[in-house]
Amino acid sequence: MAASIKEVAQRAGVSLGTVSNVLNRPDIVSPQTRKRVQEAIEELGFVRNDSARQLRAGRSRTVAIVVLDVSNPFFTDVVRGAESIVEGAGGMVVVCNSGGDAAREHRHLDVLEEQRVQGILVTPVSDGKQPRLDRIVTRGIPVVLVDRGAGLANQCSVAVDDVLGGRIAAEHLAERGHRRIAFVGGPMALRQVTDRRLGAEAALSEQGLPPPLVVETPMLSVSAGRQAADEIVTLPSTRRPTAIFCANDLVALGVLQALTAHGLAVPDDIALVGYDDIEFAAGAAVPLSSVRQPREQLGRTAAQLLLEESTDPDRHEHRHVVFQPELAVRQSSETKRRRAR
Amino acid sequence: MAASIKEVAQRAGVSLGTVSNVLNRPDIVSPQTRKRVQEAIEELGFVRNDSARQLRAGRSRTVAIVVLDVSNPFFTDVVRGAESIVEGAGGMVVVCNSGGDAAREHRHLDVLEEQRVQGILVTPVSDGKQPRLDRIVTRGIPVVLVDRGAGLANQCSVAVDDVLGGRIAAEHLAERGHRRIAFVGGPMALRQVTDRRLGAEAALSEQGLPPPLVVETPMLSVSAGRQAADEIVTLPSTRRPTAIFCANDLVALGVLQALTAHGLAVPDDIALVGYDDIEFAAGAAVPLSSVRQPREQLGRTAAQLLLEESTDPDRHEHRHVVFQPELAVRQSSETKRRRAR
DNA sequence: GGTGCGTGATGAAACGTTTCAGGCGAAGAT
DNA sequence: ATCTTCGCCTGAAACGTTTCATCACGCACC
Repeated sequence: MAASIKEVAQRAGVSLGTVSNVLNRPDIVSPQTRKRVQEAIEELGFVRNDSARQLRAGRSRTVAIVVLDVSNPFFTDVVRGAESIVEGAGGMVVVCNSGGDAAREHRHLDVLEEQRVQGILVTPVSDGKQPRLDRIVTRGIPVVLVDRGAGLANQCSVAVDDVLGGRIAAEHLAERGHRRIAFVGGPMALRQVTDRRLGAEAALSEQGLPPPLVVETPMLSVSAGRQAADEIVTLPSTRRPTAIFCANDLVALGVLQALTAHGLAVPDDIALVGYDDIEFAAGAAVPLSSVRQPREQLGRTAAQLLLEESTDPDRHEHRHVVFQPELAVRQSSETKRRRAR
Repeated sequence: MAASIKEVAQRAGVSLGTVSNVLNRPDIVSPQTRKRVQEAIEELGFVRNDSARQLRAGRSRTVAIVVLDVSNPFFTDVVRGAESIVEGAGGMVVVCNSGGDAAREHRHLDVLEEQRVQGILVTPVSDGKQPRLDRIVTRGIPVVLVDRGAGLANQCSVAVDDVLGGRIAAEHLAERGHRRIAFVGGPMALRQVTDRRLGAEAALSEQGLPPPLVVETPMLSVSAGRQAADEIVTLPSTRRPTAIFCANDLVALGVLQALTAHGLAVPDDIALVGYDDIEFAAGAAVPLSSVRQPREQLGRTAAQLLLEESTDPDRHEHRHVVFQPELAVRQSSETKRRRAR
C-alpha cells in the first residue's frame, strides 16, 4: 500500500541510495536524475517512513512538551512560545497533558522515551528529586524544566520568580491600605503555590502586617475559586478580608464570580489580585489585577535551551533562567479613592 | 548508550526472540526465564525503541489531534475527551496546533503522515474538498473530522448542529422581546460561524423579525469581540441592537467587557448570548448565556470512531454523528422583568 | 598512454524490533 | 517402545531508511 524508496528507485530506474540522496542531499545528484526521481515520487505518492529514518539515523525532529493542564491558558501560551522556536528550526512540537496526575505524566514520559524524541519540555507534577527525568537525561534526551525552580545540575530550567510575584502582589495590596488579606490557592504541594504564598507572607511581615488568612484549594480551577469564596463570605465582616490574593487567575475568576453572586462588590468590598494575567483576566467584567508572567517567552526560552543542548550536547552548559514577574494593575484592586471620578 | 534487545538477551542468556516475547506476550514464556529477562531489562535500563517496533510492526499507538486554536478552551475540552478514550485503549494522544493557518496545518499533516500515526482527528482550517486528507485516508490512516459538517464519504465526522444552535439562541432572544438583534463573529469563511448566523437569521425571519445586524470579526477572540462592541456602541440608540448573539464565547466575553467599559449594562441595556459555554462563560461577572456544546463528548465520540475504524477497517462504515446543542440561560440574557426581585 | 581526479551513481551493511517456521525435550497416548 | 502432542525456546528474515566504501566514467595533465 505505502510505496517505499525501493519502488521509487525502480520506477525512476536508479538505485535505492540515489533516491535517498535526492531526499536528503539533492545538491549532490545530477539535475536530470533528480528530476526523474522526483517525478517517480510524485507519481507513486511516496511519503518517507519516519520510523525507518529515525531508526537508522537515531535522530528525531520532534520536541515534546508535557504540561500540567492543557485547559489552563497559561500553559497554552507557553506552548505557543515553544512552537514558534521549534518550528522555526524545522521541528515539530507535540503537546502531552499530564493533567496534574503523576501516573499520566509517567506514562507520557515512557512513551516519549520509547519514541526517542529530540527533547522534552516538562512542568513536572511533583517537585524535588526526579529520578524518572534523570534517567531520561542520562539516556541522552535533553530535558528542560518549565516553570520549576532551578533544579538539579543535569538539566536546564526556565521559571519565573514566584516568591517575587507573591511579594509584589502583597505589597500592592498593603500599599492600597489593606490589612486583612487572604491567600487562596492550592494544593500546597505545588511549588508555584507555596512560593507565591511565601512571597506574600514575607512582604506582609516586613510591613508589620499580620499574616494572610490562607484558604487552601484542592486545585487551581475556577470552580475551586468559587468554593473558596463561598467559605470566605461566611466570615463575620470584622474578620472578613478586605483583599484576596489568588494563586492563579482561574481561581481569582472563580472568587470574583462567587463574591459578586453574594452581593459583595469588587474592589469596593473586597479587592482582588490574580496571577498569570491570562487573557480572560483583562476581559473579566471587573478587569482583574494580576501578576503577569512572560508566558510565551517562557516557552521560547525553554525551547531555545533545549535545541541548544540538543545540537551541541558537549559544549552545552546547563542554565537556569529566571524571569521577573510584574503586576498588571486593573480595576479589581483599585482603591475607592482612586476610582472616584 | 541505549541498550538494545540484543544486549538484554545476551545478559539474560537467552535468545533475542525470547526477550521480544517477554515484552509482548509474557504469558508464553516460562516464569523463570521471564524473571531472568526482566532482571536484565532492569539492570540495563532497557527501553524499547519505538521506531524499530513501529517499522517492523507497521502499527503505531499514537493518535494525533490537530486543533484550530490550542488557546481556545473549546478545543482543550475536546482534547480531554479524546484523551480519555485513547488512553483507555492504551494509546497516546498528541496535540498539534494549526492556529488557523493552512500552511501549518499542512506541515503537521505531513509529519503525521511520515510518522504513520494510528489516526488523525482534525478540525481543518478550510472547508470543502480536502485532497490532502483524502490522500492520508487512501494511505490507510483513518481520519475523523471534528466539528465539521458531515463531509465526504471517506471519513467519519462528529459535529454539533450549528444551524440549530444559532436558531435556539435567536429564538431565545426573540422570546425575551428583543427585536433589534446583532450577530457578531467571523471570519465568515468558517463554517461554524456562517451556520450559526444562518440559524439565527432563519429563526428571526420565521418570527417576522428583521434580519440581524451582522458585525464580522477577523477572528474569534476576546480582542476581536472588544473591537466589534466598540463599533456597536457608536450607533445611535434608536438603531443600536438590544441584544447581541456572538459566534463564540471568546467574542462574547470581549463584547461584554467593552460594553461595560462604555457604561452599557448587560443585560439591561443589551442582552448577550455566546456560544460554546466554556468555563469562563459561567464565571464571567455577568454570567453569560451560551449555547452549550458537548465538548468532551465530541472528543470522545471522535476518538471512538477513529479507534473503531483503526482496529477493523474492513467492517467499518463511516458515520457522521451530529450532536444537538442546548442553551444555557444565565444572567446576561435575562430580561429585566424576570430579574426583578 | 598511463596517472590522477572529480562527479555521480551503486550496493551492501546497519539500525532494533517483531514474527514465524522450526527444533528440542518431556509428557501423554497407543 | 514408538508416535503425538505440547511447552518453551531459537534463529533468521523482514521492515524502510541512511550512510559509506566503492566503482565507472570522462577529462585534464605530464
